[in-house]
Formats: sequence, C-alpha cells, structure tokens
Amino acid sequence: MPCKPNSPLLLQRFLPYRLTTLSNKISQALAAQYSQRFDLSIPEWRILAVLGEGTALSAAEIVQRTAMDKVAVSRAVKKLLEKQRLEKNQDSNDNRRFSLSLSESGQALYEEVVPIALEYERRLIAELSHDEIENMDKLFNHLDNVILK
Amino acid sequence: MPCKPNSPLLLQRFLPYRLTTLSNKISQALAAQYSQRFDLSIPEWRILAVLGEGTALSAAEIVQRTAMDKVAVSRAVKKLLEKQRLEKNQDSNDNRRFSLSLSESGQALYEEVVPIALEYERRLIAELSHDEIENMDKLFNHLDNVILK
DNA sequence: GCATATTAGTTTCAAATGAAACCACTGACA
DNA sequence: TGTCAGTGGTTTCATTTGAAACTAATATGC
Repeated sequence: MPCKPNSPLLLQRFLPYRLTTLSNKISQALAAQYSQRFDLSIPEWRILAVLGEGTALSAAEIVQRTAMDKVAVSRAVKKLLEKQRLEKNQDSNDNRRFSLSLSESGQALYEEVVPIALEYERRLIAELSHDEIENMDKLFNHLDNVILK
Repeated sequence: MPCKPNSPLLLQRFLPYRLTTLSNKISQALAAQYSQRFDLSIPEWRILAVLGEGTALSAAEIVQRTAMDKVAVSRAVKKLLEKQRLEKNQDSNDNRRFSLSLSESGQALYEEVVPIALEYERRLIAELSHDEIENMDKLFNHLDNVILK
C-alpha cells in the first residue's frame, strides 16, 4: 500500500488534539487522588474550589466562575447539599435565588483537598523555570482570547 | 460576610482547570465547523485524521495513536464503515485483526476537513512568534512526560 | 494435541452529560 | 392589578461515555 509521504496534518502535533489529550490525562490523574478518597466528583470539586475562595455565590455565579454547564452545577450542588458540604441561604430580595457557601464540614473538606491539588500542580510545573511558567500563563491567556474570536 | 483574603487556590489560575476549559472550548469551536456539515463526530474525525496520514491501522493501533478509548474507537469505526468512509481488510495472519484505511470517499472527506482544521489551528497560533510556538511545543512535551510520573 | 492464558474487537449496562422543556418568581409596563 | 417577557434553577429525555463482561481467535505450556 503506497504510504502518503507528506500528510499535511499530523494528529500528534495538532494543537486542539494535544490540548484535549493532555487535559484529559491531567484531570483524571488529579481526580484519581481525591475522588474515591473524598467521595467527590470533578464538578463537585470545582464548586468546592470556588466557594472555598470565600465569597458566597448563587448557582448562576458559580456557572460563570467555573465555566461549567448550569445543569452540571445544579446537580453537583444538590449532591453537596445532601452531603452537608454546603449551606444554602435564600436571597432576601429574590426568592428564586439563593447563595451558597461552604458549611463547616465543606470547609474542612476543602482544606483537605486543596493541598493535594496544589501539590499535584506543583509537580506538574516543578521543573519549569520562572520564565517558562510566565510564558505558559501568557500562552493560555492568549488562546483564551483568540477563541472568543 | 468576611471575604477570605488570600485563598491558596484560585480556580481560574489552577493549571488543570485552565487546561480543561481551554481545551473544551477549542474542541467545541472546531467541531462546530465540521460536525454538522460533514456528519462527523469528534471521535470519527480523529480516526479519519490518523488514517489520513496514509498507513492502514488496526483498531488497536488507532487506540494507541489517538489515545482514545477502545470502545469509542470501535463505535466510531462502525459508523465510518456504515458511511463507507473506511475499508476493512482482514489480516491474513490473524483472523481477529483487520486493518482499516480510508476509502475513496473517506479520502475525499479527509481532504475537505483537513484545510478547515488546519486553518482553525493557524488562527489560534497566528499571533504567536516562532519562539512562542517552539516554547508551547516544549511545554506540552514536558507536561506529557511529567504525567507519566 | 488439549487446556490455559492473552489479545482483538464488540456488546452491555449503568452513569455522566447537555439541550430543551419546565416551574417559579421578578420586574416592567398597561 | 393583570399580563407578559425575562431570569434562576430544576427536571426530563435522549445521547455519550467507559468499565466490565463477553466472543472469537491466537499463543503458550504441557
């Protein structure tokens, strides 16, 4: 069978492909370290993470901050409420809205998981120089912007 | 409500998170340009892409090359065969195996989609200098290696 | 040869996902 | 105050996903 000599597209070098495989592997490797151990899915962890930053947020605000789907947020919030990791407060002005924040046990969980997450991130970038990290940051900012056309 | 002043983990700056959101957005934006128009899912496109490189591959080899799940490969291959985009040849030594390659119409489809994909990639990196692209490449190689521990 | 382990690829089944429909409420405007 | 468009959040339903079980064939040990 004649082998096409100079294929113009090599999947292994194609940016969208490289990004998805890389990100899948990284997310899975990280989740492997906390999901079973703390009974926490990736969406749940993300919500924990934004709420851990301190400000109470409505579901819609969580959607904005995490870039998650609103259905995913709704479900993960429900699970976290069942597990008593969150507190729900009706908005006094608007009865549709409620703000969410970490409960005591949610905060405790957050404080357990954060070091694991940070340690994992640290390992990923451990061998990069300060400049390389700086450049990576700029690269991601650039790509984020280009996508918005 | 007192705002926790120095949260140790900011989701927006957390590498695994940045990677997944970025890669999701990029894959979706790209798929939007070919999926409906050519009736091609992301897994199907990936298989088309590796086979378009010229060498006939078995399903297992496609799994290796694309980092896809074997179930995903099996299903996408089935669909592509139904649509006559692939040809299937029994391996003469091993009756379990068969090698897959693009049919005439598969090749034609490939040649239609590749320019779209490459153009999209080009747009993503259009404003990056040669060095920045070089560094990006090294960065991905590095991260790929670190994941393997 | 005949068991036994392995490998290629498929199917099954249960869970994750997301678009669209939905419910409940607000806010504007007549 | 009554209607109606818009928003916050949930539910439904159809599709996608992937782990585990399965089928069929090969390879290995005896």
